[in-house]
Amino acid sequence: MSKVFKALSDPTRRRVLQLLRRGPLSAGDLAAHFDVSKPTMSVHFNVLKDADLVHAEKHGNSIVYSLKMSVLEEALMGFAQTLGIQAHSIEAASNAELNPERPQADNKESQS
Amino acid sequence: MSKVFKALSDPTRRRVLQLLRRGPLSAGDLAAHFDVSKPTMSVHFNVLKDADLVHAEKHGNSIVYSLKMSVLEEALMGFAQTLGIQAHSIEAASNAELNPERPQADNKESQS
DNA sequence: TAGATAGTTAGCTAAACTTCTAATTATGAG
DNA sequence: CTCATAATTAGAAGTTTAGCTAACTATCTA
Repeated sequence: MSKVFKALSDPTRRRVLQLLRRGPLSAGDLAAHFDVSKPTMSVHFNVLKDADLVHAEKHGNSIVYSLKMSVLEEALMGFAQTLGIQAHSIEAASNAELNPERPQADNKESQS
Repeated sequence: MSKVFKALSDPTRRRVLQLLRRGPLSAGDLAAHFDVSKPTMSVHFNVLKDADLVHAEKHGNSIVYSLKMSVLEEALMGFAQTLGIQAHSIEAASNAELNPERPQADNKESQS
């Protein structure tokens, strides 16, 4: 969970997560939205991957990233709860619908 | 808002916010919960103050910190919303009741 | 006034973070 | 096989961060 908040501390990475909200995107497509070099973006992707916030999948020549909404939601809402912010997420099925091929279900709480 | 997430990226600072959840505490009382020097804690308090997450008030010899729940909630829930996590906070009056002398209402969105 | 207590400021170090360019790996197409 | 494309790894520079000790300021108390 510490890794998640560290990952969220950078504006570029938060932006990446928002872009992935609509569905999976390749590293290149994501990078096109930012004014930094591709290697720099690659580092950001690794931070997000290390925090288990995104899933990476090789698709031919490129790498497609997708958001692990459940992990993000758990971290955000979990922390909110420790503060008495009784948030009640109604995240709905919007995500499952937009990412039909990415069930992102096998996530089993595995960070430090 | 970037300052808020930066502030939240450190475990010690997140812990401080949780301790303040129950009500205001002095710098010393807070510092007693951690295994770091007082100057180090002082820096953490400044980061939290700079992010507008806490309010500091001098009370005689000591400085009493209190949580600005509204700011924290707005950042957390605001970001959650940009991700489609339609969270619906029912933070209730618990805070107002525990901190009767700290209305913490005059917060007007003033960070970079 | 003198001493004790609460915090901060100053100055420093070590580690981590962000970013870059250049070089490398891996895949797809001609 | 060779070239182009997508992305990564490697290495380096500059900045930020977290932590410390020592010294200072401010307040309370005897």
